[in-house]
Amino acid sequence: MNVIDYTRVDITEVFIVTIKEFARICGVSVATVSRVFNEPEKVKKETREKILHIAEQYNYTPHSVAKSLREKRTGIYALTVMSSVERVFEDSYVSKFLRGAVKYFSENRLKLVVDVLGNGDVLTYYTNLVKSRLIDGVILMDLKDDDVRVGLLKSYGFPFVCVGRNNRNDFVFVDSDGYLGGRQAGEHFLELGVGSVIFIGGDPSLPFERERRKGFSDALEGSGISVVYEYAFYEERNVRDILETYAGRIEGIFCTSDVMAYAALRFCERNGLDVPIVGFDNILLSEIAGITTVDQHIELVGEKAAEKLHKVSLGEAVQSEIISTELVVRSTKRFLLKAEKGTRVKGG
Amino acid sequence: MNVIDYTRVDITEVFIVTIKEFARICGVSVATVSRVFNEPEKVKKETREKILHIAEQYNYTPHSVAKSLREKRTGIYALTVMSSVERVFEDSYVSKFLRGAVKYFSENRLKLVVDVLGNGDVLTYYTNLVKSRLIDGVILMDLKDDDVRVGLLKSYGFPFVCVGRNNRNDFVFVDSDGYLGGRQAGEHFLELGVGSVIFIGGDPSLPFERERRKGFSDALEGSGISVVYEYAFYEERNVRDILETYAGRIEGIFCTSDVMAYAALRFCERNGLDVPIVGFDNILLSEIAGITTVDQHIELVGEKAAEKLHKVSLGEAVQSEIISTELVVRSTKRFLLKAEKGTRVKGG
DNA sequence: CACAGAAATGTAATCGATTACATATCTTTT
DNA sequence: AAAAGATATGTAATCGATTACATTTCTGTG
Repeated sequence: MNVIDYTRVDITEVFIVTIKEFARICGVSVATVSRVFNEPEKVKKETREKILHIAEQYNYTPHSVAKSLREKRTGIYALTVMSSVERVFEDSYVSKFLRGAVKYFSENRLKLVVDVLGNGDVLTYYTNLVKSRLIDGVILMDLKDDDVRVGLLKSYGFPFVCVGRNNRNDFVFVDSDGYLGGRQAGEHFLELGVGSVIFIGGDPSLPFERERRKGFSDALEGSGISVVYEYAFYEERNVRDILETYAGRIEGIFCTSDVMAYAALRFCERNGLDVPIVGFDNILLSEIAGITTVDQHIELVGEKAAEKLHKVSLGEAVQSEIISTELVVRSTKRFLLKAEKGTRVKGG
Repeated sequence: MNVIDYTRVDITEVFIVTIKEFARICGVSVATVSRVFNEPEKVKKETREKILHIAEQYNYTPHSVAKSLREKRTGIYALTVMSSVERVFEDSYVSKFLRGAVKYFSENRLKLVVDVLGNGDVLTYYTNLVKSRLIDGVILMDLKDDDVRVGLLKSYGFPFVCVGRNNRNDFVFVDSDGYLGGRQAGEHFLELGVGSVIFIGGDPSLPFERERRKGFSDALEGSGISVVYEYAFYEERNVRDILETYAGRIEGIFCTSDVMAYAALRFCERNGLDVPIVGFDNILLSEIAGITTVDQHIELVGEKAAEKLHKVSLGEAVQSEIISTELVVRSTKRFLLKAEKGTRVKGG
């Protein structure tokens, strides 16, 4: 036998060896080497330990591309962001989501490819993605009603999970609970004991905007608190205009995004108004400005989406999931104190 | 010959075919099919068009893993972020950088893998990355002095570029010009015609903090403007404490981060001070709060880093590059107007 | 000790592309 | 019309792993 004295090998090799060469060095066949890494129990203890020891010196790592070709699985997943999304990764939603997803993939020695895509060739893009066989599964964001990607991926039997819901939901998804978020905001005003509030939404045509509004109005239903509903389409100017109209007549402001809530805060400060404000998203801005807000736990959404995609691609049965939101109370604390001292609102 | 009537094929196939099957369908050999996609000029026009036509119907896409194995190149690059970086992707630097890098890779049909890594096993991690042969090159961020990764990658001859510089700079890097940024901030105060300014830095041990300070002091050198230097380590509380000490004695504030600049703004507002403030980074916060700031064009840094890495991995000679910063004038406009009406500072 | 069955290891096919080299076909020239 | 040269196409080796199947070695039993 041509076994080398492996106890003498003590330099970590910079050269990259193939399984064939490595097997020769170890004095065994390629099958045995492969087994050591994939089904170690099938290899005699001594042989296994010898090979592992030499592997450590030579830092032998299987060629992952060859492995992938043979195993028909790469361990690579993809997240494609539409370039139409404003600010793409700077957007707090995408970056928080990414953080969670990358966390899962990294911890499980899987890889996540991040890509942007213009509007035109969505179908070609996904068809190529599927047919290239580089990717084990994809995460779909910015879901549209009757999203064409869903049908395409289903027809290929290609693993995917969605972030958010649409009009069909005939797929695995992870979403945060916009309805609950709206409720929490509403209940917060109940506790504060205010008499009238304004709801300032973003784009009323978006599903999650409808959810938030529904939760908010349900929470205030029958409380006696009067509510008006307006939409500012995420524009600071619009927030100002709206508040200009209602100033003096409202005792609480709920904005469905922190950026709008910040605009409201500035408006109030400039006009000497002392009105509690609740935002949505919990981005750095609201943290620094000390605005009470609804946190969607998007990082957790990302982590869950990654985990579910992984399982789907492994053929496991997977349930959709809705992540609870959480109210982060900040500036409005002072109003809370005030309200506790004062009288409770009827029906609260 | 066994050529099918390809004009009749009009369903986009959902089945995935190998080059072998596809070649049989086209009635040619695999070599010819491969050439059509890789060296089309070597295939007779008619044959080529026929094959491309059938390829369109069948949506034939070469198996990228098999291709990679043969070509010893995957077209996949990696960006590994240390998990020690606060807020990881939410951090504006990382997310802006990512946006630029992904833009380049996506436009060039390349892929970017994003990964996070704890502190412990940096060398093992990179050794595996190199030896797995999945990745064509890496971007190094959060560069440390005498960074061990540089030596490791060099010894393997593995393609990489760095974002930022360190004490050696014996590698290809892309960085933004912190010195220029500091200068621009300084020159802005010169134009405003203030008599005394305060420099509030972050962590003085960081190379880019030193650069910014140097640029700032050089700009003000000999202008007669008095400058004091303090460090707040990015903490709002520290900014407040520092300003508490100097309030009344300063006519301008330069903070080396927008978060600190925002803290300064709040302090001034609360204390009724009307002092021009310049920040650094141009994140959403400074945009919304209307703070004048130095934009590092990090997105461009990301795009350049991606491009250079691509070229390095192709064996091309590549130069390092320093990206110019730009002053984005916002709130301080009113001070500018004031200064223009008033007298100019001596030596300005 | 011989033999059956289990355990360990080895041999060779396979994954799906690219491409060097071989061969076939078409032009051009004499 | 044959030869030479150019153009087009085909055959088979190769990239580096995994694994079904074959073979060898070990263990326990009658």
